[in-house]
Amino acid sequence: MNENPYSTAVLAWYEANARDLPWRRPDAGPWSVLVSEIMLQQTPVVRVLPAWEAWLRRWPTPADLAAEPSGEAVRMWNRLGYPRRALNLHACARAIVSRHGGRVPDSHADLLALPGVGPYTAAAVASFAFGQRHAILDTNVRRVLARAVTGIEYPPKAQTKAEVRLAESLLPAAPPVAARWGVAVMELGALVCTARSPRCVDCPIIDRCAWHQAGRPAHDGPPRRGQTYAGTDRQVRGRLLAVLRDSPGPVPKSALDAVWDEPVQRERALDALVADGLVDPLEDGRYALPG
DNA sequence: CAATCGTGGCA
DNA sequence: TTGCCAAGATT
Repeated sequence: MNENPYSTAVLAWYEANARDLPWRRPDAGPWSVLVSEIMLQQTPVVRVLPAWEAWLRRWPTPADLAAEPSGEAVRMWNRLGYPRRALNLHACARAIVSRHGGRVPDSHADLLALPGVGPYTAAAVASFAFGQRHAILDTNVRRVLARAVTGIEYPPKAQTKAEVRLAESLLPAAPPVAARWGVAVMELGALVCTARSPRCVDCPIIDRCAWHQAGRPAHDGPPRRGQTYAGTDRQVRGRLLAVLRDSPGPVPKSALDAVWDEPVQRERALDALVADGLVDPLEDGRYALPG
């Protein structure tokens, strides 16, 4: 058994404590898993749950979504945030139909080639939907490994090759076990080994945690990034797109101008939305979600 | 490589 | 009230 020092305890903990998330159920197919993974990028589970249900009820297969204009995906995305993910998912659906016969591909390379699918998401779909053996390295896993193995409170801001190597070195040998290990560590990070106020008393590997054994030393080095939002282009983009989402059809430019008084920033944000394909400027001067 | 890209909840 | 954080990807 090529397991790691944590796997037995973490896997047992997962069996007893895993949340019953719909995309983890046995009847959740690869498309359901892919949709969940895109939605979960930088977005909390509680906010994804209703969006995922509605999305899959409307578009049960990639072909269903591929048949729609991309603007419908953007509208359906509602306020999940990072709306280019809606565009990515729509482009995924069309690529899956055109390149893979309508079925979500099972190879990591093919998944990675889909729009909006990076190293984490490709590994997650290959592992969770197809039971393959891939290192899962998301923000939860990075934090758990930083603490348990490296003995520091937080991982570095940018993911390092050392972290990838570490995650790979811990992979159980059997693919189904490796896949279970991946979700299990993620779940541990999400429920117990949290960013703030970790619940070490409930941790199954507290006796093997380097950070805990060192007395839980505080993070040293520069404070982590200030992700300011108010007054940024992102806020302006959000307001502009909200107007289009909440309108059944095209809107006059005056409706967009009303959401932000600084004209230079407003135009810059609108131009960026058009460049991103999230907004369609019509011939008559009005604006709409993309067809 | 570091900046950019939404939104909402919570300590 | 406000800073921090949430299953990252792209350029």
